[in-house]
Amino acid sequence: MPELPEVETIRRGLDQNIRGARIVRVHESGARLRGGSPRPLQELVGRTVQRVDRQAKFLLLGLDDGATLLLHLGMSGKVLLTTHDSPERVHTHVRLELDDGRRLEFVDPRRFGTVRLHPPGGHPPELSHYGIDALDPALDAAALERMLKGSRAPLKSFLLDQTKIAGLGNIYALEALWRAGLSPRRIAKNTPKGRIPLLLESIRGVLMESLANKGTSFNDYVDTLGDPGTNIGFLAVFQRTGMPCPRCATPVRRIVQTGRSSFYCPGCQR
DNA sequence: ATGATCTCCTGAGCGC
DNA sequence: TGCGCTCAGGAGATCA
Repeated sequence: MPELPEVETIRRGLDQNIRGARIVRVHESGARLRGGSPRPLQELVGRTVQRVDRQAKFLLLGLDDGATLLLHLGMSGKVLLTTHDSPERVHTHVRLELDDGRRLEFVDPRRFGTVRLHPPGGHPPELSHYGIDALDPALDAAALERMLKGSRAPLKSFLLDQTKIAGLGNIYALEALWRAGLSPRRIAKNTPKGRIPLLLESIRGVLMESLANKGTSFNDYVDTLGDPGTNIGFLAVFQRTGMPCPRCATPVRRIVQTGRSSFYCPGCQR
């Protein structure tokens, strides 16, 4: 589900709403989440959330003892702020009860997500191999060119590779390529040098605009307070097979690349 | 070392 | 109504 704009929208909601809250109880469903946690989640009891950060598609809750609660939403994860009398949800796997009666629920039907408590000191190791954040100002055209030069993968796969640029997923990788007029099938190293600044601008553009719209909701993405994002109406190609390209009216085509759908305009993406 | 493929899960939507 | 199939915002492990 969630790519950078959705995760950042959730981060902002959490940072506004749970900073300073103390965790008084932790309830776990017992269902296994990906990878487990280095420390038992019960150690969260008594901790206060000091701040909420984001790196790539991870949420990092900084706690008052220096520990970090790392959340990844996978394909179907949600983080919901609910009240003590909210109805039980089938797929709530972790529920943090806060000192003011509210609850923070990690809901994830497919269980591709992660909830990991990392002890104080050091950086969560799963983040160490991630590349530069797509919105990091240090990512400039020269840096992007260097990375593209080193890759024989199709541009679509290149943009999904979190070890290079972190934060893009299927939606925004494809929307950025449409905006830049580049085919998802083009080999990364063959991207014309002159188009690289446009590609970077396109990546930033789709992410920033979606962020302004609080993310893209299909069936089930909602932010912390349960509100869907409104970016779906701004998508040019994603899940729009057969519909006219907004730029040249050629019907959008769907292909499969490394097992996942790609949508693009064969008329104006080269 | 890079890139493609498989895998982990549940649920929605579709054709029959 | 139900069955079987395909597909879904991700990414770690494995294999060539």
